[in-house]
Amino acid sequence: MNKLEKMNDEHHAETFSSKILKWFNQHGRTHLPWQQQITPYRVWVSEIMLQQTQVSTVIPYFLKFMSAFPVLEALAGASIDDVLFYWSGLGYYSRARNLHLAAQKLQTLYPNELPKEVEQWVQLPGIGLSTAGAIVSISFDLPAIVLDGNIKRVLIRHFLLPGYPEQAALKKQLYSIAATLLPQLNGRNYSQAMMDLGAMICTKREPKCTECPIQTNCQAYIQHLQTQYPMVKPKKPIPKLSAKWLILLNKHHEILIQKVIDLKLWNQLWVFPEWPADKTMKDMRIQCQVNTLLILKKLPVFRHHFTHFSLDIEPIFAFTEDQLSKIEQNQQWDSTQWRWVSLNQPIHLGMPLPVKKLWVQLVQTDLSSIRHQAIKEAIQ
DNA sequence: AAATCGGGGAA
DNA sequence: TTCCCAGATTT
Repeated sequence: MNKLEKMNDEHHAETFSSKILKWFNQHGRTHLPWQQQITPYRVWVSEIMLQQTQVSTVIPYFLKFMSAFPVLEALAGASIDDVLFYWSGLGYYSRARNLHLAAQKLQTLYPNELPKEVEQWVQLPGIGLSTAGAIVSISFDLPAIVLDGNIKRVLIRHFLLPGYPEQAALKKQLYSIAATLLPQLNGRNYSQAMMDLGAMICTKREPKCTECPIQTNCQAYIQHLQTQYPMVKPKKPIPKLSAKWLILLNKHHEILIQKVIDLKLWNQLWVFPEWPADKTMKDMRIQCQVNTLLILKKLPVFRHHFTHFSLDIEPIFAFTEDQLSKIEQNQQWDSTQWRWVSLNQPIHLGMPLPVKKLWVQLVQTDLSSIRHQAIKEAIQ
């Protein structure tokens, strides 16, 4: 840096953060739902929803969630079934369970006003360092470090940092760099600006470097390596699994659903009884605690994709002649785990998306005609 | 350090 | 199809 540049640097102070903030004032997003009526509660909920989930997906969920639980007290006082109902289809359901739990903790620990320290927020379930930084900076307009996927990409390219973003060493390096860049003022806009820059300009594919406010200092751009960074970790092939789902209809035109308990996937959500390949029909009958079980129709197999595996689902439509009372007399019966639900009235319970979709399909189907048809065929 | 958790949307 | 997105938690 020559003398003139140094003088210019000192007097006009075109720092990293000032360029970012200036860009944000002209191009940043300011009309997202959680950017209106900013409160720590609303910011917190939005940040949890936005973990691993794109903005456009989150918006309708955020609006409905806020209508149902407008303030912390409403969320803390709600049932987990109710919370999961509003989360249904959004995925990563542990986020909703942690959100609910954290709401209750917050109410106890901070009855008057929510905390302003990152250290206090990270102690709550579901809140890591980055999310805590986002909550504090955006809620209170304080300086706090956010390091989401977007910001990591901006910094990795800008400083041409080698390694995978998942690696602890790189993460540590990123926090250190982020701390030196963090301005003492405009914490809210700076956090938002960095995220917007990553989402709108410094995109994964085809970054719009010519529109970037920090283009001239970006090492990746200077060396034409912007598409090579961040480095991509090699991925493993995903396994394919299959399962059968039992859609059991009773005499009262109700369907049997089961609450998933103590499983890693879809814990506490309501699903159709699942039938693993190694189980017999008798096992299924026992599992569902019914004496009679008549298979009416096998519905077409459909595939559901997860990040780490795919699942082929074969829905089996069946009928039981058991009286409802008989089933409920069973000592094993637990109404918190099993429920007969009428197809006609919408259920206020959490269901994962493939269950939700199948449910909608069933509502539109004339089940009794299928039942009569199947019985007729059986007789012939 | 690696695995795990869901679903949407872009290309 | 494949990849990845405002990550955190468990193993």
